[in-house]
Order: sequence, then C-alpha cells, then structure tokens
Amino acid sequence: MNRLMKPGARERETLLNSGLLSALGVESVAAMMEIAAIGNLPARQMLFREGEPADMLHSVLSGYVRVYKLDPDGREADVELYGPGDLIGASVVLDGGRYGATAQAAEPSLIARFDLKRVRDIAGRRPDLAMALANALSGQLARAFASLADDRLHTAPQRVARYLLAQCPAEDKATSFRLPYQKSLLAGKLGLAPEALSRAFSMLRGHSVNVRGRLVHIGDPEALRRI
Amino acid sequence: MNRLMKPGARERETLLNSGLLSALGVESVAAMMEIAAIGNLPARQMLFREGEPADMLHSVLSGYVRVYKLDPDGREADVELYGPGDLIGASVVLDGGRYGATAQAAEPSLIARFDLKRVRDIAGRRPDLAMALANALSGQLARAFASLADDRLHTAPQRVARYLLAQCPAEDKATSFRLPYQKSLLAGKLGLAPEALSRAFSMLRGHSVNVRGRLVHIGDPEALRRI
DNA sequence: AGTCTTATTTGATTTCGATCAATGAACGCG
DNA sequence: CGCGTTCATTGATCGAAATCAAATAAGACT
Repeated sequence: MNRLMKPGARERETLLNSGLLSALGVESVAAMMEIAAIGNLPARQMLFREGEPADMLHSVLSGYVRVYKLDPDGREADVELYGPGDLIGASVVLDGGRYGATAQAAEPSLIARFDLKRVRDIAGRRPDLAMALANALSGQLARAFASLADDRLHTAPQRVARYLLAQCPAEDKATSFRLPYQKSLLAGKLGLAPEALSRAFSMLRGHSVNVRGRLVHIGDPEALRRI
Repeated sequence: MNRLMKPGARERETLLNSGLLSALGVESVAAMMEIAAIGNLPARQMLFREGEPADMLHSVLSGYVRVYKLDPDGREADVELYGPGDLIGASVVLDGGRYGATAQAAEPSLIARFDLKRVRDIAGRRPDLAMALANALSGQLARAFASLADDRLHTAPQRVARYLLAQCPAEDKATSFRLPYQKSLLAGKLGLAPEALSRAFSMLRGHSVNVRGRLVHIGDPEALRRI
C-alpha cells in the first residue's frame, strides 16, 4: 500500500456513509476515525493474503477489491467482490487468527484500514460497533449463501440473467446501466471463466439484452426473468 | 416445533459450551438463559423459511440442521449443515429483515431459540454478546467462502478427499470414523448429487479409503492428499 | 422374520462449462 | 496516429457431473 494518511474530510464522509460506521454513535465514530488509516492501492496490489496473521480490518472507500482463495496449484477462485462503502468481510478476524482468503485491488482503489487489536478494544467497550460488525457479517453471510446456491442451482446464462435483473431498479421497465468493473471480474464473481461469461451474454442477446463494452441494455426484464 | 421448555441442567451445559455462549461473561450468559427456549424437532421439521420475517435466533444442541435455498422451481441447494453447539448463522438477522434461507432438521434434533428482538436488546447493552455474534459470523463467512472456493476449484473426488482429510486427527496416520449423518446430507453439503458422492467414494477406494455404511476407514492420508 | 420404505449404488446418456487456441476489440503510451 | 498490451469473443474439444433409470442395501415397523 502507498503511504498511509489520516482520513481527510472526503474520506471521513465516505466512511461515515459506509456499511460499518453509518449506524454508529458519535463516540464510536470518533474512536474509529482516530485509528483509521487511508491508503491508495494501484490495481493488482494485495491487501492481505490467505494464511497471514490477521492484523488489519479493511473497508473500501473507492474502487473494487476482489477476495479469492487459492488451491495448492495456485489456481484462484473468487469468492466475493467489494465496492465503495463495503467492509471487507474476510478481514474481520476477531479471534486473533489468520486471514482466510486473499484480497487484491481489482483497480486503483482507496482503502481504509483499522488495526484489528484496537478495533477489538473499541468493540469490546462499545456495543454499537460490535453490533455493526455483526450486522455487516450477517449480510455478507447471506450473500455468500446466495452465491453458493446460485452456483449449485443455475446455469451460466441463468446466473448472468439474475445478476442483470438485480441491477434493474424497476421490475418491468427497460433499463441501461454500465458495469462498474471489467467483465473478467464479473465472471469471477459469478464463478465463471471469462469465455463462459461471454457466451452467456451472447445467449442473452436473444432475450432482449444488448452489451457494448461495459454498457448493458435490458429491453425486457420479463424475458430475462423467464430464463 | 414441539412444546417449548426452559433449559434444564443438561441444556444449560450444552449451551454454555456452544459457540455462542462459551465466551460470554456471567451476566450475559444469565440474560441469554433467561430468554432461551428449548424444543425438540422431529426429522424434516422446518425451523424457519426463506422470506419469512426473522423473529428467532437458533442454536443446535443436538442433531443436525440443514440450511438451504430454493429456486423458483422448488429445487433446493444446501448451503450449510449445522451440528451440536453450532449457532445457525442464517438465523442471525439483526436488522429486522427476513430469513435469507430455510432451515430444516435433518434428523431428530434439540434446538435452542432466542427471540431476536431481545437478543438485540441484550447485545446492544453487552458488548461481549455482540462480539460473540460477530466472531461466530466471521467464522461462518470464512467457511462459506471455503465451500464456494471448493466448488469452484475442485472435482467431486477432490472435494470428498478434502472432507475426509479434515476429519483425520493426525496428519499421517490411518484413521477410522463414523459419518455423523446420512450420506445424502454430506452430498448436499459438498454440492453434489448423491450419485456423484457415491461415485467419488468408489473412486477413492483406489486411494486407501474404505466405506461400509457410515463407517469410513482411511488407510493412508498421504494418498488422499495427493488427489 | 417378513415387508415396506428409504437410502445408496451402478449404468447410461445428456448437458454444461473448463480449457486451449485463435482472432478481434479496446486501451494506454509514446 | 501507430504500436504494443490486455481484454473480450468465438471455435473446438474434452471431461465432469447432473439427470434418469434400475437394482441393491439398509433401516424401520409389525
């Protein structure tokens, strides 16, 4: 990570609105701001690695961070993708153990980090912080279960269709949006090889989906729902 | 669930040793015991269903509980299997939302349940309880990521081999043990159809694994590690 | 012990996606 | 603008596992 700095006004704003701090009382916010350090990461820089003793808790301020696990042959399986405002669940190691996964900046990112020992100290005295951690982890566990079920129940086109439908604000209306990250990241998130994602997008062209670069247009969400 | 009862001495003992209460201070333990209700479930009985408003937190005292998600066609994908002492992560819904998955007793089970509103009240005042929840959820998130990665990186025989190796107490020694639940449950846990699990066990016979009913004997853990 | 039900195993077929390879598109840099 | 690099798409092949079916084994009940 590049040289760390204390949070400025802009970072404090983002932190205040993040999933971790947004529900905290004033004193807990102050305590966390006191120990926060902000750093810029270039694309591909590691935040932490699977098996290392866990020392820092991380939160994404801007950019994206992919979290993956390795097999003995060095192959990687993405397990989660974190964006602006997200607490990196894999960095919340409260029992003094080791990181269970590897985190890497998927693009240039701004990250806040907090010394885990000090987080435990604060959370051990301030139930609102401990509850915020528990609440964030509860939501992430639910999403992990959703990913597991998605993999186990659905084909590649179905998974992509479900992802696209989740981006539609209104149930029945055509919509356009821009993928916030590279398609290879989306492939990893959905448990697919990039070629398989590409084929799924091709298949979905026959179901009212148009893709041009990162721009996605969905003409008929109903058609997508029927896949 | 059958008629609920307050915890007796035996149940209190199990709860005290469970993942949730074992790290709590005396007063938090007392508060949780106060609101605990214990119930027997016959096999196949539902604890809660996906989409229902979450009202109870659940912990397994004995038996096994499978947690699964459904697709619109009614197909089920197991996402976790909880045993004695386990807090059912999918029931820890702290934001007043709904259950994200369905829980069902896989065999006759004894379950402790706690009103979620009251849990939030206690945890909002007692950081040790909130921290215990966060810690438990952190571990479960790590396991969910491990399952996701296992599915994405490994074949059926490899997944079974890894499961068996995790049951070996000593790294290099032959070992025997008894599967604690039906093979169809293990299949679901590993993301396999029962036929695929059976084929994997057959394949592993050539790698020092012998199975007779629920009894499993591993002659050479090293051979298993090489799969 | 016999019967019925459920779990497990084995066989065959089909489907899906990983992998490898080649080509094209997009982006960054000079 | 051109070149080099990286990302994305398309084609072909192969392997893994789901699915369907049938047979066998195990467990529960009378």
